[in-house]
Amino acid sequence: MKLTKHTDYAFRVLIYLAGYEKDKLATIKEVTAVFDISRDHVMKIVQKLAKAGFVDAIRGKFGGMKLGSNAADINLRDVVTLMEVTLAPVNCEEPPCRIAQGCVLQTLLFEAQELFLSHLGQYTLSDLIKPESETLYIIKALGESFAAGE
Amino acid sequence: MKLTKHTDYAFRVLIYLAGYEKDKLATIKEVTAVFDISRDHVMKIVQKLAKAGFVDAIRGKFGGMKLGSNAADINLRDVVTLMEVTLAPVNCEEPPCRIAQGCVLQTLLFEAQELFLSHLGQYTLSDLIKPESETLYIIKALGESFAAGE
DNA sequence: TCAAAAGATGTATTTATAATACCCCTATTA
DNA sequence: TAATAGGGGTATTATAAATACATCTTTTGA
Ligand code: SF4
Ligand code: SF4
Repeated sequence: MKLTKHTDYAFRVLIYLAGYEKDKLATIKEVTAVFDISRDHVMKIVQKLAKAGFVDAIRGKFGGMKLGSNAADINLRDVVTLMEVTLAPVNCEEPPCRIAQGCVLQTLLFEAQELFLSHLGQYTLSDLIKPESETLYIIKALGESFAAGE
Repeated sequence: MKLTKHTDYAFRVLIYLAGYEKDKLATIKEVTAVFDISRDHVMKIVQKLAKAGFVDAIRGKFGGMKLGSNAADINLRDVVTLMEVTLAPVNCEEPPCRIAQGCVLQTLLFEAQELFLSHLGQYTLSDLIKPESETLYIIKALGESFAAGE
């Protein structure tokens, strides 16, 4: 009953990018350094985010990445849906459940899951990174100390 | 993002017991046969349920088990809470997240989780096994065919 | 034109944890 | 006292997540 690290790593990356000035590019190297996650790992996550359009990845020298759309248009539910492999709270088929037919529990679990997701669906990336928020402040500091450390 | 099989197996056992006449005992063997789960596995789950008081396990010849209280008093949220090892939707400490301080996402995820759990908290075992329900009918049939097959 | 910087991608390995199995114990009662 | 039924520790296996490795292509400026 928890999200995978991939999902949360995706959020970390997105939050970081959301803290950037629009159109300024961050590199994989930077995200890797700032969050202390391996390059390969970050790559996988960024690629998934890029394919879904949440980030724009620009190849080549002086390439990098930025948000694929406005932070206000990146819905948190969509990010979870993209990153999580399994969203069903229970698998009634394997092994097959003898009481699956008409099982009320099944209905309740899916309702509960929907409440979880729809709560996230009420927010976007921009809600995580409001001006004057602590997170925004921290991100800017992390970015600066990376730039300085180069 | 899903419950463990243990949790659902616990529900299967509880639902089965709830379908029994009050004070009639079911055996591990019966549950094992009906749901096609190994004895050892069922044992582990029943023991956990017994320790929490959700079922009464009676040892010795002609022993068995029954619900530890009225079906209407067994809250679904409590069952999930008991069986799930990890309920936190995200672990911000391992590996430590650099933006954990003041992270809004963290708050939102825990709120979402609470919505999930509190939805289940509105129901009890008796809601899963209403008179004339399909589930109750199926359970009785399973019990009878087990009794006949002995 | 080619070297450096940056992302792309497929595959393999490792690790964590859930799931299952094994073994022997204790309690109860005809 | 034998048969039946649950108790509980430990070991193994399976599955999926997490991570690592290797090798690519793209872009650009010296
Ligand atoms: S008890 Fe209900 S929810 Fe659980 S596996 Fe069976 S059908 Fe699905
Ligand atoms: S981004 Fe927020 S929710 Fe995710 S690990 Fe960091 S603090 Fe926790």
